[in-house]
Amino acid sequence: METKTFGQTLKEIRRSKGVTQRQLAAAVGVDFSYISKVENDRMPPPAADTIVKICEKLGVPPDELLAMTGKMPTSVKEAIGENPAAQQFLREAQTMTLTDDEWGSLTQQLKKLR
Amino acid sequence: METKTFGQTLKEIRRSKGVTQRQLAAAVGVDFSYISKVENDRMPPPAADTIVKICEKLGVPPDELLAMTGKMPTSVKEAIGENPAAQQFLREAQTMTLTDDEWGSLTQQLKKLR
DNA sequence: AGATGTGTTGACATTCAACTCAACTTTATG
DNA sequence: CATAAAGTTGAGTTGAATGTCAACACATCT
Repeated sequence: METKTFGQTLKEIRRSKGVTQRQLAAAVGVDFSYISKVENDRMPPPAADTIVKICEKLGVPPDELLAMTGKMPTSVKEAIGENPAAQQFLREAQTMTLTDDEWGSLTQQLKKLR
Repeated sequence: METKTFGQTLKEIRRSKGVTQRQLAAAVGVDFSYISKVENDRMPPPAADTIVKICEKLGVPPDELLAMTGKMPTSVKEAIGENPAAQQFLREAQTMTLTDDEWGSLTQQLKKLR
């Protein structure tokens, strides 16, 4: 399974939306040359918060691009950082090295809570 | 509830174990003056991985000190970063702003898995 | 008092992520 | 072709995190 790079994926999405690098960069608040480099994988993916802004401008959910980077938005990191119970949960989860299915099962439990 | 600072807490633990700043610093691999500054809250708490090493030397679980900083060890961050299912879970959890009890309940579910 | 172990302080250093800026090249358009 | 819009490249910048180093002070032991 030849996985596409972050840059390739971003470039495809951007083009499919008919947005130029300069337009995207302006909306996000970065230099357009930076977008170019990211799209050609000359630089690592942007900060998570920048990815979120990019996806807002492009009108797509940020999940796919975020998942490719292994980064979490500031909002999520803060929510965890402020909550020892959440930290505890994560440390336990890490020592158990859960499978994808197990994470999925937990996400189900999550939805049952509300 | 007058919460103790990170520095105060560390200093107490270290003294209770009869370890000097220099001994601790040497075991952890930092300069002893850095320990001093952290203990007196002249500097922010160390990196999560350094906190873990400190706790290893002092023979205490890192949970309390880590919880005070809102930081996660590299091992945990990596485990999450490499697992889109885990990321998905966390983004969902964040939008729900779970209570401590709810996190606790999830930690229970976690243990049921094995 | 002198030496030795311990702790404190101020200034400075290092590393890295996440970019910016200026110059250039390529592509599309009239 | 001429012009402009779009994209690429190399070098440099900025800020935050995480410390180091040298100098000094204090306490204790002999």
